[in-house]
Amino acid sequence: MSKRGYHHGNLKQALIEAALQLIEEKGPTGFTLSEAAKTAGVTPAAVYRHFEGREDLIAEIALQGFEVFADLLNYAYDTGQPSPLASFEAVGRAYLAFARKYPGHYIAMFESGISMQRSPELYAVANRALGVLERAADQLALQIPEGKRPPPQMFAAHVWAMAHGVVELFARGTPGARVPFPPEDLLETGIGIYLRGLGLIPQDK
Amino acid sequence: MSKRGYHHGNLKQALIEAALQLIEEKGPTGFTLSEAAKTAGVTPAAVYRHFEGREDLIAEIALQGFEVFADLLNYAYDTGQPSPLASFEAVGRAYLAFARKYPGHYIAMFESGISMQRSPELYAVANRALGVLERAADQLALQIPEGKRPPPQMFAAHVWAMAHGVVELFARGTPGARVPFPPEDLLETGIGIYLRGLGLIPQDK
DNA sequence: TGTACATCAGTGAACGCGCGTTCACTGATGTAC
DNA sequence: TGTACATCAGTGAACGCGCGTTCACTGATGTAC
Repeated sequence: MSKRGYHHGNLKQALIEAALQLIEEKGPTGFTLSEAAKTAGVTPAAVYRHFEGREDLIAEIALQGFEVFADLLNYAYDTGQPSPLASFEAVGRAYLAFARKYPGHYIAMFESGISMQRSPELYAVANRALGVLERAADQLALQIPEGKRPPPQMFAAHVWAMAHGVVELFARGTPGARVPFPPEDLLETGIGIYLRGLGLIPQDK
Repeated sequence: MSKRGYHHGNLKQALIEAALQLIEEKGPTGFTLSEAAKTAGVTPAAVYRHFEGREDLIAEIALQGFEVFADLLNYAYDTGQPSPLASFEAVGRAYLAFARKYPGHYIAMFESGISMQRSPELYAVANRALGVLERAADQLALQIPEGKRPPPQMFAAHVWAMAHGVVELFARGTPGARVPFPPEDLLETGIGIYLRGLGLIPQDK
């Protein structure tokens, strides 16, 4: 734990945090290994004691991000149980909350172009996270009479798309800046209207 | 029009097309001015006869993209008139069609980090395009009884988010690859359910 | 408690590379007379 | 129709830069006896 001196003590995590900061500022391709090293107060070469290279650093960030993401979604899901609707809404809110609280991780996970097949660990944890979304959707879909029920995968895809779209367009600086609603409200109302369309929420109010 | 020889004849557009190709392959930050020049069969320095630099090239692509985008949305809107609902749905389909047909432009417009305030022309044409989306939403919102009507800007934001989310997650290679529905269907059904939630489409089928 | 030694986690110099950009230049084209 | 000349649209060499990565090295730490 000796902070000063030749040995950093906790460089791996320090590099991750430096990279996150840079990713948040400049996007996944804007960050450089050298700059991350510099931010962490260390020579670029030192990075190679802890990562195989630039890509590996990003993959590690994505991995950690998916782990937190999965936990958060899971917790939200449990919070809403046994009501499928409450679970579903909680998961949606948790999705946005994660993207807002961990923007660097979110970018590394979904915008860095990293392949989920890169490592078995990454693949597994990504599936664990997205699996929660699907589970919440599946369970809610069962409430719909069978004839009118959309395929659960499609259901989950809609929600994911809406959540991702809100994050990309309205939860960050640029393109949708002039829309005068907080992203939380946009997502909540959007999903609400969508669920009403499925007959999962009473039509009036 | 002399294609061979010292003078290219149509270098500006050739550079734009080379850049588009590279952007589609590697993303907006993956493309380089030098490589675009090489692809167009020209020295990097030649680029400066037509653009101020790298950023300016991207901005020009975004500009051209927004022009086509605006025209397509407008045309779709007119196609659906005088029915607000038909117009709205046509605009939604046109949105996705544009993203599919002009992926490089779409990326330059929405993912390159270019500022819409970069030039008055860009700002104007971007507003023209997104204005169609808003107009379609506004008009459709009028069909909803006033008490239950969401603010039109919110309405438009939902649709934009859903469309953008579908494009980002399912209309390109990566993250949502395993969802077995074509993006067109995802968007169409998603918007359909959403509109039903607003009471704009009859609840049964 | 002290010492020898292995291991760990950094340094710093160097590399080759491709980038964006500039500059003086030159070949090709268009125009005036 | 021919010639002189201005303008246009390229070239090619050069620049400084920061990048990712490698390498032999060395200071700090931990451990065995």
